[in-house]
Amino acid sequence: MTTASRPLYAQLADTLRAKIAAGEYEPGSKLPSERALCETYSASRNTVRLGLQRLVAEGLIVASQGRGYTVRRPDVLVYNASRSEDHDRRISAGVDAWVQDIREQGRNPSQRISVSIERAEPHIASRLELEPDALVLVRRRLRFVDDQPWSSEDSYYAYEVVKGTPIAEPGDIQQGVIAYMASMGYVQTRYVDDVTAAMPNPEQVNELQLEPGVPLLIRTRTGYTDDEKPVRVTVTAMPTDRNVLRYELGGPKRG
Amino acid sequence: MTTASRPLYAQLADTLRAKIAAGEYEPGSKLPSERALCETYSASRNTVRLGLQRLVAEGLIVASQGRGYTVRRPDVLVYNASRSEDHDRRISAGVDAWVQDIREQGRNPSQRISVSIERAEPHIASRLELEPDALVLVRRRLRFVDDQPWSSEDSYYAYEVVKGTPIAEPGDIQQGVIAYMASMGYVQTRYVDDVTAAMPNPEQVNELQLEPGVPLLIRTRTGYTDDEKPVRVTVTAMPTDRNVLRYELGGPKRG
DNA sequence: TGGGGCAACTGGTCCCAACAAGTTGAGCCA
DNA sequence: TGGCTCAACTTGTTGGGACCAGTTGCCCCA
Repeated sequence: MTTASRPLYAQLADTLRAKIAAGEYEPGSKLPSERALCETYSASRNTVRLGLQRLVAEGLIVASQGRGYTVRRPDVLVYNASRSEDHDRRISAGVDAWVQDIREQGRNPSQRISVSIERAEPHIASRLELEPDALVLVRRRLRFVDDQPWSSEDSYYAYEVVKGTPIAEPGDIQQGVIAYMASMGYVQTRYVDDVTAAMPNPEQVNELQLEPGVPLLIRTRTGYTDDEKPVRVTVTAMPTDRNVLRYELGGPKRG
Repeated sequence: MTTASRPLYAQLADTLRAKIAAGEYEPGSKLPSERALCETYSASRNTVRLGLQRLVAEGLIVASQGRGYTVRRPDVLVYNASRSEDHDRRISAGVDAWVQDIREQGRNPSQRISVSIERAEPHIASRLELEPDALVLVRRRLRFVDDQPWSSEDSYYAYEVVKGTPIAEPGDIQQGVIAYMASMGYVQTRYVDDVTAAMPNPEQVNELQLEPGVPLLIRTRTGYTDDEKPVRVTVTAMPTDRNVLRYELGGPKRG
């Protein structure tokens, strides 16, 4: 038996994971309490907690003080990244492309926008091709679906370019930002998306109301003009228990 | 002080996280041992371990039995998803697009391929528009960079379509698979990528030699013919401590 | 009958102790 | 000097125990 050498807490995690996969514990249903598992598996509460915490870290179950452990119920919405900069679509809808995306899925989107001026962090500065610590205008966007925090999106512009314009004011002018930049000679024609994921830090946990074990999908979009000047950097953080990022490539529409 | 109400182990994690962010502990350097931290912060070893495990779960540090805790050193390669199906590029190189991508970054790529016939899991079957439990041919690909496991890529085809063809044989025929499918009337012209992330299960930890706290970036690519028939589903699992997924959109080259 | 309070659950935090197992380097022996 | 052993570190696992802090529902009282 390979299980003989495997730690007790890992065996417990394996057992429970298998039962969840087999449907023995359905999404939304409760697991036995820690103390009950102690008796069942003849283990100390310390060991049982280690096993359960492993499943929590995998995102399979959620713990709630006073109520117990429940199997996570998935609720995922699609964010279509390849058409979010589609000019015609944005104009016709009159709203943010993300708002449109969520409405099409029958949900109620909303967002809270704040604007600030900051010194650029290194990875932002290098993408915008600015000197380190150059001033950038940041439009922070916290997005909600049915009044639940869903994702965040922060856009960075070189402050030298946008100061004194409507872009530097709070408010939902997303439908016009790209057009406005274009009117000032900054026409974005090409985008590069870098996608990665990371476990959230405490700030992000608080802002997005994250449960333990949920990774953040992070997309960093850099927009360029025809002559390869970076115009904007957008960092989107999407909890993966509620978001899928979609790209549609090729096909007759694009040639 | 807000710290007064925050648990001890969380305060310890916050303190160490701040020191790492400030560069006080550089990548590759060692943290004080658990027992040393016990004395410094007047906490029990259990509490200290809780704090350290939190940082491990965030992917900031790695633990090694007998050696201590070290600050993780990043080593990330770019996988360009938007040009990996580029026909001309693949033909000219004579190799897998991923192999080409990695070589361009000055590293040594290799892969191990195995082929099997399985019953389709629900999410694969629905994407290929097959009945549940229909037979699919699976080409499993484990990818290495400098002989270290780097990512995995599993491609699924309807068995009815590919049985008896070279595709059903082990070996690296990636440069010809799409062309071969095309010659049989399955011309892929459109792709849909769904990107998400998840914490790995023990199998994936073992296969990809993952350290705790590293999320998997998961891309599910479905390829369609001109008349919207799905041809292939590819699931790529990329540890985020070694991979970034890149999409290049718009621009003069495409549209 | 309505409402409040309390008892009995739940997980969360923290302490102590002991031994297993991996790593490293000093020092001894051939 | 070369190689091996072993002691002294390190983290990993597991067992206790105690008390705090949410949640829920029963039951009693007004």
